[in-house]
Amino acid sequence: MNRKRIFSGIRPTGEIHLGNYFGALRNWVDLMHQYDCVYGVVDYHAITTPFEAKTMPQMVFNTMAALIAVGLDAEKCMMMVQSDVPEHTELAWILSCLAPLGQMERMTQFKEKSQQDPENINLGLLAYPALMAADILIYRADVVPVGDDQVQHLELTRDLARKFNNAFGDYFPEPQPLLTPTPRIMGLDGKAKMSKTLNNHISLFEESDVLQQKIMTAVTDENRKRRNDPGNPDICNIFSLHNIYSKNDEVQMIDRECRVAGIGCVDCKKILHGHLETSIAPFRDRYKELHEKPDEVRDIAREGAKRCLPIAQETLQEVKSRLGIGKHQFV
RNA sequence: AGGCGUGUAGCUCAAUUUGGCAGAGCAGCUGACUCCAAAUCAGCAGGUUGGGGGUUCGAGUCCCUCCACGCCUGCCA
Repeated sequence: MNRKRIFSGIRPTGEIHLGNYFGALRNWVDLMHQYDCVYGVVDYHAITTPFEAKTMPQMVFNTMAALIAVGLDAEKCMMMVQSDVPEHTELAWILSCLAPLGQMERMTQFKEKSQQDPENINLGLLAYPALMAADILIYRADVVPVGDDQVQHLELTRDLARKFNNAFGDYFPEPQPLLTPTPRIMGLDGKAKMSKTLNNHISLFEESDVLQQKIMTAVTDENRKRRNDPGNPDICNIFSLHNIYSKNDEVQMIDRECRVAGIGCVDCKKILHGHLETSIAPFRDRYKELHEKPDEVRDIAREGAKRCLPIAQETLQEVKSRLGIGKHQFV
């Protein structure tokens, strides 16, 4: 049986939080059973924005450890570090020569990041989507799981694949987006999406006491000022997490009781903390264990790269051949 | 490579005519009030003034040099 191939990547920036998990990693675990999956810790993407060389190895290690800790199995999928498979960047160069400047400049993520940090706009930031296209196409992936924010980048990938196929003969599959519904995880401040830079996140590997403290100080429904005031779960940060972590009947109970002031925010938060702790604990334990046995992580990354290399090399050789490039042209 | 400009707390910016105690707002942390949180109030902390050198009793401020970023003009491929 020939399974369809998936590629997906995660940037090694900071710690993995609940938003990352529900936005991507949880899907990755499910997809591993149905597809031939390649998952990358994309360090070359990480250097398009300011970074520190001295913390980079730890970032990459932590991210790889996180993938393993949440249940990705090296027997069932390939996990690798992007820079271990240099064919990614070589293909990225080729694809960037097919990418229209105007289209790259219209990428909303590029525009956003340029606006956020106008002093750090570099060519790599502009070329980022071309590298992402290379990540996908180097494995001739059929399917790419994407969130809303990556739809435009995947569209570019498809454009580039089509453009290549038209110019140099059919070769690349046009990767299909796999839009899996993901809950939008709000940050603890109740104002924006959970993110590390806003420091409103809960780590997927949070220590128990820190977890409790973060939940207890999280923003709730601002209008519920007193214990006897009725609350509105629809706009409550904590309730949105109950939707994910609590059983259906319990969610309904909390929804009902909050609205009539039958249950207080403290009780509500305690229940959530209990579920969250139970849910996170195995991830945290495994994550710690991997930090005590770093060789296990390194072996998996090494093995992943080893399995990815022949695929990537084959693609690149074929691509170069079609472009009329490469030393084999002379022999 | 040259010219011009910018660089001060996590962020936005102050700091009197070539010099005289580095400050404010926001963010952050702590406490009070709150079922928790928010809001409010009180408090705390936050700095190699991009780096190095020089002038001076004294440099964020003046001079030299290096670095980063921006704009402009070139040079080489």
